[in-house]
Amino acid sequence: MELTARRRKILRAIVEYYIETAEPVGSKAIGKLANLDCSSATIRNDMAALEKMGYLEQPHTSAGRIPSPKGYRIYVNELMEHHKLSIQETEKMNESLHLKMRELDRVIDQAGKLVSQFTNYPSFALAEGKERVTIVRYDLLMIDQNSFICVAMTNTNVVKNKLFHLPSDITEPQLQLLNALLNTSFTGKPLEAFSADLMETARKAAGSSYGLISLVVSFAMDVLQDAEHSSVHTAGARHLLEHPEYRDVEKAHKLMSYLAKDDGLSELFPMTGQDGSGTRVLIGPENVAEELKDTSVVLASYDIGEGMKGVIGVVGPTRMDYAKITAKLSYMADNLSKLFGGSSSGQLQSAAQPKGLNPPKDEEEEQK
Amino acid sequence: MELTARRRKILRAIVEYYIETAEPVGSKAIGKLANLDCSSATIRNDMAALEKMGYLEQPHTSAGRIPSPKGYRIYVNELMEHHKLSIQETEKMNESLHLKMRELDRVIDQAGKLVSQFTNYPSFALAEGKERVTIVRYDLLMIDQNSFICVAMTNTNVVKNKLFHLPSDITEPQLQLLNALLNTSFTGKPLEAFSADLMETARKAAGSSYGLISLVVSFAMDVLQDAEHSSVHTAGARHLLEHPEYRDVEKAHKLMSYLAKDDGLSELFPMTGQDGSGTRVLIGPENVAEELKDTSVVLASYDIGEGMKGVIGVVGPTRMDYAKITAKLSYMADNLSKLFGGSSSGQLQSAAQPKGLNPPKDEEEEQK
DNA sequence: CTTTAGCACTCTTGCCTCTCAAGTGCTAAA
DNA sequence: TTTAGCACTTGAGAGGCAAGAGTGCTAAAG
Repeated sequence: MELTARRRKILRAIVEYYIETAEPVGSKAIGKLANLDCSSATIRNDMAALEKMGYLEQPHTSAGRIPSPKGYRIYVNELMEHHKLSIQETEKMNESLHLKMRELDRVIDQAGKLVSQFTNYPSFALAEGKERVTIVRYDLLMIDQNSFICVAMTNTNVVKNKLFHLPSDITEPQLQLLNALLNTSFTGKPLEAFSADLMETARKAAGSSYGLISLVVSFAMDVLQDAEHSSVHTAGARHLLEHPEYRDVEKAHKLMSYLAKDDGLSELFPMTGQDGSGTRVLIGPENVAEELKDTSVVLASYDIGEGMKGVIGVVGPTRMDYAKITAKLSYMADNLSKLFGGSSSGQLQSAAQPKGLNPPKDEEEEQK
Repeated sequence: MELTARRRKILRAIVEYYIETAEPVGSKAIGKLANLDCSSATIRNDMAALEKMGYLEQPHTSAGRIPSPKGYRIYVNELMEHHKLSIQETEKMNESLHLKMRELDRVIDQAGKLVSQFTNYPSFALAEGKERVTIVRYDLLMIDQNSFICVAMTNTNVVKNKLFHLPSDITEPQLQLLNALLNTSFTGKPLEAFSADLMETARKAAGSSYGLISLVVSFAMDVLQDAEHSSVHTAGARHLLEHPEYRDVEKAHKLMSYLAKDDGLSELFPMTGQDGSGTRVLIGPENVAEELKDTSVVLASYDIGEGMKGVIGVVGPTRMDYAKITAKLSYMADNLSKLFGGSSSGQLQSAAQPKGLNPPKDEEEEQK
């Protein structure tokens, strides 16, 4: 009962045929597909063996065989020929990947949408920081007597701003005092350090504008919270309906609802494990979540730099074209890593990217 | 052949029963539901009359009747009792509506998600400006020798920023010159006015930092374009699957794909017509888009202020609980109008809102 | 003129049965 | 070890049948 070369060939043919057609495949069909010089009876024997070994399943007697999760696993690990993206494919992706605005959240969201569009599966995308985010700098800009803008920049080079309208008048010196105070007392501290004590001493130091400071600090806290909260973006759930395993509306709806929950998902893929930008495949029961036990997840991680990492992936039936999907995902992940400038340059910004600046860094601009 | 009081009562009962059960309703059932003191035969006669008048349809002989689009129309216009939201309902919505960050785009997106969640229908939300957006002010903040932040504020009080990294060093005086130049030459102008000529003269005036200016201006142009481009946010397409009219996967998928296209939609609802914050109902064939001919759209518009308006709505089968949906939508639209401070105060901002500031203006804070 | 009771008619739905085709497992021979 | 042959299993699909729901029509009653 061993995995001979012919059996591997048969298994691979079954997986690939089933991926393509979604229909159980019989012994006769295999003979032709895999260019095997043997009769269907021989193949039947091998198929029976493969089933005994756990690589194949029978939906019912007298239907053909379909791959089991274990069968998909060995296919992904050993039998699968890695797909090379065609020029057209990469060109298409690059075209869409050209993003004007590069605010972290929007880029991730957009990347997820693209992945979904190019794979025809629902996608998810998220980013997560390893370190605590802090604010490194504040600037207050006076607009008129009762409004000003606060600009805050984090250690991850994200810049946020907010316009304040006040009921009472303020003066330039007041703002400057406030600005100095913020930059001395409220920089380099993670969210937890924004204690009541700190606020109290700051309030005293602020003198006449003690009311203002709490406004600005609460903005700062929002910025920190927003930056740390890694939200999961999902897109393209509708693509599920294109696959025959989701003919059943109930089933499709359940999975879609699970994906829409958008908590949970973030815990599912601990970004531990291989730090490299490899792809990972989770087949059916390999998933922890009960809701995903009969679906597969393919994901790739990418490097954002500034102590942050991201994950992007797709969800679908176990019958997935793993070869193509992994190729597309890893291409997308690589491009995201490049887009964010790897860990070196900190290009991450909260608004537009200049067109044509820094030619040596902006490689992805040229691929367009 | 006229619409007697009893017939109206029957029609209303049919619509409401059908909305609830999604099943054709027969003459006997109506008798009980509508408290009519007459036999099923009488009702049958009236139903036949209502069908002849075009208010009802028969899926096939010997099934009950269902409302036609025309039937829904008269129901919405004349027969429907307007739904009052319960305290629990409003409380629930208010709870979720409490938004920390109030960047226009995010608020709209979030509002759409809430609407979908509270109505169980797919939702869409968009904002659109009446006037051209211009930038009223620039601020350049120096970070170090080769990076600075540009902050730009539009006439709609939206503030955007961007961090620039440069290959070469800059000095404070250079930045100040640039800043002044931007504020004199590139403010108050809509996107089209950013001509090559303008750039050329600005470049000359910029002297040594002529390279920088094009970077910043291209950022400004992105901001303007971004602000003018009214994107449609859709959410909760999966809810379609909860309704029996979308048992058919094909049908559901078609509509979902249409919604995901997210162009088209914006043109469908010309924000002309009633400017008030009323709700509108488009029933089946009343929709212009071919894809929506057998679905209904309910929408409400709200006022963003600063010359901008927004629309929020849901899409679903013609069998919709119009009473509840319109109530929920108009409540949401009202709250959005309030949130944005109506046309009076220009609270619209690109980041956090102070908690507890300006008590007289921030009414919605107290409803929480 | 309007309402009601009665009845024949229509049409869908669910269920049962039957047949067909596909594919298997097993056995015996090459 | 491979192959040919054959009996067996099973799901999918077609057809038929009965039940149930609802209608339209007619004739009588208010």
